[in-house]
Amino acid sequence: MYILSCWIEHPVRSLDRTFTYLSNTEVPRGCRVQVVFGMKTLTGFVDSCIATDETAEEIEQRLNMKLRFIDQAIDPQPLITDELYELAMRMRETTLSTAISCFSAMLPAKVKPGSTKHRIVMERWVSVSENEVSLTPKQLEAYMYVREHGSVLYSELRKKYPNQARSLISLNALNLFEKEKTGSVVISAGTSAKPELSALQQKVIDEITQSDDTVFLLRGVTGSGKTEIYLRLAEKALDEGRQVLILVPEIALTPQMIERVSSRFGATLAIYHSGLSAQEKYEQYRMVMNQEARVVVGTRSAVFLPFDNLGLIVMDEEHDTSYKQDSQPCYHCRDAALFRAQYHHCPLVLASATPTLESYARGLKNVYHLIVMNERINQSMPVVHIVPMKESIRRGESYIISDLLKEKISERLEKKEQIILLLNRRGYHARLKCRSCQEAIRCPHCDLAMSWHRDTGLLKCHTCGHEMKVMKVCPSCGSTAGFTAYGFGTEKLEHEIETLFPKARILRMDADTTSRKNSHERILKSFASKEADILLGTQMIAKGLDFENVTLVGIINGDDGLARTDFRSAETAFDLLMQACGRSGRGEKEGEVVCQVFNPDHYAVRSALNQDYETFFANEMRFRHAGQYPPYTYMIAVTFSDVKEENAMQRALQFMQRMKGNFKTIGVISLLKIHDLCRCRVILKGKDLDEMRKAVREYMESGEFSLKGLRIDVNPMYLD
DNA sequence: AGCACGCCGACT
DNA sequence: GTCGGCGTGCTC
Repeated sequence: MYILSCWIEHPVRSLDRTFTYLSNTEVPRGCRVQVVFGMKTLTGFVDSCIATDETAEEIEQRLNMKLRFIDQAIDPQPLITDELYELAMRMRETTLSTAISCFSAMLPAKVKPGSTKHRIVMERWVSVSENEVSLTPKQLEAYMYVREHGSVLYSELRKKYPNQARSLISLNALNLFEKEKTGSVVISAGTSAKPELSALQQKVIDEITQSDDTVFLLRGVTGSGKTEIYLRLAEKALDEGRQVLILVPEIALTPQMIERVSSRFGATLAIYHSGLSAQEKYEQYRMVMNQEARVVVGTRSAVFLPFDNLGLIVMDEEHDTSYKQDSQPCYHCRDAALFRAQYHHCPLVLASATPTLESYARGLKNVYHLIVMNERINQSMPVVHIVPMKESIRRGESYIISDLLKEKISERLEKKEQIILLLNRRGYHARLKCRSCQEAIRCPHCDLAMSWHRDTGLLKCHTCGHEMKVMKVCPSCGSTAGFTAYGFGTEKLEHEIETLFPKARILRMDADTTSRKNSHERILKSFASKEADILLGTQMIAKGLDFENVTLVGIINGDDGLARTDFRSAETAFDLLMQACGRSGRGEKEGEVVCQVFNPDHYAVRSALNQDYETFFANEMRFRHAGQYPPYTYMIAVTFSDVKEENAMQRALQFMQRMKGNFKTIGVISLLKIHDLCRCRVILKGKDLDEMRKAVREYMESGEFSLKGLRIDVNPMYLD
């Protein structure tokens, strides 16, 4: 008899502990089991399994409780390896989330607990049997075909030998068996050649390979050849028989990265990102588990794939906020990568042109091994022109496209060179205001202004996705005076460009044009093969793209991000501007950037235009120090949500009263309503993160408070 | 979170 | 005398 302690599939915080069950067979840690819990049948994860000679009655008497037997063990092998189990427990502690949510985050949907809708897809295969049977000549041909190939998909055999396949099975000449489906993901083979290394690249590679350090922070300007460094380091790890993980922010946006990796490591490559279907993800997961994939390029969740011998982890665009998950568990991919690198004793390379202040500060303090690459590989940096919009509008120029940008665009169009235009806002009009009361039309479920989209002719809420027609009567004052439009997005920009340059071929790329599967890739491919002159879109076109024929980048409302009230707003605005500037002039031709801003004197704008990270870092660190923001302190954001504002507020106040320690509590702040939920937030801020975590955990475990609608975000990315 | 148990008001 | 309201409390 075995005593199992299991984590039960239940999203509720108050049930985040193990429950004891009995089993007649041994079930190792990390396996899933099916158990009856209360009234329901649920999935559990085994935490420990202890053999005993006692009878069930003796155990129940000793523990003074009634125990149940598990229904069955689901996995023969642990689904969560020892390493991942340890990581899950660590994540549970550091992100203050439930164990079961950590396990769930680690698994593809098909094997997540509670996902009954996903079934593992099986395929039928045939192989030759040992039985001796007499066959017709045509049957023999089919039989030999299977023997030659070892095993063949049954559907393929049916297609090739439609009249023989079935009879060979019934004659028992062939065996029919089922296997999990594979091969859904086809990675197109890359054709990029292996370039010569520059002296600087070689130096960086030597520095990393010859060092005993684990974490490297590689700050390299855009176009300094970081990708080639990853590939060479990966080659080395593979030669040593180890695996490689390359993390990227949004892989669907970087088919160029996949192309380069696949031309080097084609057959052993797996990719893992949100654009894959559940089946595709599961197949890639199995490939890693079975050691068929040795190199993985993937987004955040790829950091949990079941590697057993990692030789290198690369985190490209280390500063990107998509590495932080914004639903529970709010983990940061970097922390998980750090854990795995330490576990496997392999290097972790964090790379970015604009590292987060947290990481760069660690680099300067030698917590991370800092390496700087300050020169582009082939060419000089682009020439940057700045257009102060307040003045150009006063001169009577367009508030969308200044005369300078207009002139530069037609210049490049004439030369048959390509142009990227960046505007970090979707839709046509940003908001519609009532002519009578000046109120903007708001989403009925959220507190936010709705954008008007020309594609659909509807108002859309960018937070919850709610769509509706423009009403005749103002919802706040009842007037029928109609509405005036304010602000503009990519749709309007597209319209404007069409009017100004009727002959130009334009591609628009934003969340509205890329909702369909693989549409990212299609748009980017089309632009790369010069089927369009102008690519315009939101920030998704600013990241990591490499088009050698692009010689002009126009940034419209480049400092929009500064209008946010968040402590990180200068950093994100700076990152976006730096990235966008890096898109220009990556080939032989010299590049130019035109940047339209309202605050040309802000240090984030100025340093981005000079491509000067150090100056930005120094200024921003001064600001963070003055406000005691990260990296000088740590924060935990605790949000209570409820349909009733006063309930959320009362719980938040109660929470705040309980928080005592060597840290500050800020709040209670009432946040904007989203999805019909009112949210009230308290922020803990202090130097000792563990002490703050402990205080929150004590609150949760006291059992005095309801924990529903409670969201905890340790080291939050956004506060607005 | 469910879903039972449980203790009070409005009905056939 | 019963049906059912949803307020607490438990789930190995």
